[in-house]
Amino acid sequence: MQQPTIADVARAAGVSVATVSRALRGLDKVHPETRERVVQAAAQLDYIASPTASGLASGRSRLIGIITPFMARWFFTGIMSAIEKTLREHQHHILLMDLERSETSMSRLSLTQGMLFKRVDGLIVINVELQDAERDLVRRLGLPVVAVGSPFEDSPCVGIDDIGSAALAAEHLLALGHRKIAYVGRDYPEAAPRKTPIDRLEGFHQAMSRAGINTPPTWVLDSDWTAGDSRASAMALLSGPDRPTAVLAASDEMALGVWGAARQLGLEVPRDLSIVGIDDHELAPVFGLTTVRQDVAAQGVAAASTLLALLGLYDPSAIPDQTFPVELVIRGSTTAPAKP
Amino acid sequence: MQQPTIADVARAAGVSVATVSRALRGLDKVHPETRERVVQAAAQLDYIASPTASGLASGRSRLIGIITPFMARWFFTGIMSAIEKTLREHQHHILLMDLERSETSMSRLSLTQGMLFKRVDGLIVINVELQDAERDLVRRLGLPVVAVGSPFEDSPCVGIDDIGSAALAAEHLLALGHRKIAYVGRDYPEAAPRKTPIDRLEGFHQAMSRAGINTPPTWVLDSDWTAGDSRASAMALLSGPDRPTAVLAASDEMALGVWGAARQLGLEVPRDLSIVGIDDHELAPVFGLTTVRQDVAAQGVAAASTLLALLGLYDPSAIPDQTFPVELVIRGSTTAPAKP
DNA sequence: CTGTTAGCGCCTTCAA
DNA sequence: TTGAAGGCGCTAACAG
Repeated sequence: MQQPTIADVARAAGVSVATVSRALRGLDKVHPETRERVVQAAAQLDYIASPTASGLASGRSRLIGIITPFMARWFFTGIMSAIEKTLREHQHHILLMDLERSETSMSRLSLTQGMLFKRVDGLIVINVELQDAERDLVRRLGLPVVAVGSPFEDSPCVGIDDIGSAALAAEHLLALGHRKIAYVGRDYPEAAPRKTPIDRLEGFHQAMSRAGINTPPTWVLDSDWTAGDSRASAMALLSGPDRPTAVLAASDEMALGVWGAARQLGLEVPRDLSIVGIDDHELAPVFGLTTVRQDVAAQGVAAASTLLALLGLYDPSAIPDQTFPVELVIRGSTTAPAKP
Repeated sequence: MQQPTIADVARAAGVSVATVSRALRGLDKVHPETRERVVQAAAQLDYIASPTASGLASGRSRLIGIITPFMARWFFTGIMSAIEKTLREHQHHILLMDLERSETSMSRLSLTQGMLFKRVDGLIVINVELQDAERDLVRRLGLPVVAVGSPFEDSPCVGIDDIGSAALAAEHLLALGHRKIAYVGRDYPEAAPRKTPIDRLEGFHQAMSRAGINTPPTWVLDSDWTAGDSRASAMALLSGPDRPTAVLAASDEMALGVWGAARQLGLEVPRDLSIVGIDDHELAPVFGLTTVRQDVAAQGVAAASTLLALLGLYDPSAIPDQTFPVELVIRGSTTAPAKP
């Protein structure tokens, strides 16, 4: 059977197509009784407006592009899920654009006009710094943008205080009496600059210098933010002669990587090494990892709501805060350093 | 500046809009010289066909719906990333539909006509069993479907041999000499039935009964397949008087949950407890978890290619196999049981 | 409050 | 091989 069109509904309800369109979209200037009749008819016919047709006529696709450098990360999947649910409540859908390039993890794909033009109504940019050409493109297309983690021009940006988070973690270790603290999570020099890695390292440095401690450069480890890579870096660090008594990892995934290295070297956590992460990954409580918790779902809801507001579909006064609090969660992976 | 339309290109190339349309879509029956002229003109104008307009006219949205019960799982993000890249190479995009309902993890949202009608050209259904109403809807809409993990009617289905994978893991433990083996990963009775959990449990049972071993029902643990939940179940199991010497978890995430429980109880892996998982999660090598590896990216490519073939956009003879091999990866988390 | 009437930008017969 | 013209189904003025 053929799907019904707006004309079928109009006929069934005894009104014009324009009235059907207004009634179904909840516009005012429709008599309640008329609206009721239209809604009934539409329901009975199982009518749904064609998204392509209304998209062409209205110029809105009801699609939001999500830009991310790679999707297989804890932070991304969590925020994505929240964004998707929030947008769907407002009849919007998500177009995923994973900029990861499989061959070389350092470079990434570019946004193209073909991906965006007339295809999405807005963009949520997660943890990527857009290149010049991409910025121009987005500006030329006039797309509203909400940034997450890394700011985009003067678009609204949701995230946490990365500097403060890392400082909080460092201060926890310092308070326990650690002085020999290493850091894992500086981006590789070849990688595109991202605000989160930069800020967290900065927070670490700030806390350390406030405590009057000078961290040797060899104790700041580069990582691509995967568990496997940080494990490799940590292996080198921990098997050396002069070991730190504690490691601050810029993410829980990296923290677990360090933990794996310690384990392989026969070091026991926290007896021989304290480890603290940032995020509160689902495996953090499982292994008793001390961490700085952030609420990813809340950030997703905020990002989505803000974008809807930019599109004029959401009450701007109801937009939640853009900077989210974090919280130190002390579990078993940190303790005072052994007395020498 | 206004974006150029097909008419602008036609004017610039000195041909009709129909010819531009044909030339740009690579249809035959266009003189190579003409095509060249059109392509030049389009490039110079930075012309991109409006997806909504061509969608309305052609009836194809170039959008593929991805249905999943929840997206924050290792398997899902991995396959998703591969699907997205494969589809994008063919100018198709992904519409994510996460059926997870936050309040109660047991029930899930339903697919609705509003989500699908005229919005997607096809569906990739990942690890969900569709309900009757949803099946009817999909059939009525005439959407081609590719299933992953759990079959959908007689649509193509990609996946691994779940029975064989679990049996492989069990046989590894049996070969090491274990007799007291517990299993984690049976779905909760309230959950919608899913093929993967059922088959893996079946594989475990088959291997055990082939070895002539009778597993007590209390050694088969229910789990929602998260690390946290399986850790809780494992805590109860491992703190009891009669402990198994080994645990087979139906996924690596659950295996790590069991590991966390063991750790908390002061049991050492593998000395006091052998643990084997299935998947080869990114943390498996980090912790030295023995597991049965599956190639998730390959499955994603296969699912996407198969769907493109169903849409007539891909050479059917180039479709990869649908059942993927698995491989036992022995690391340090399994060893022979301690002699009593 | 409701109906009429142009488009929105492209695809696709049908003729030439 | 190319062009002309009629939709695709809906929205948005503009009238009434």
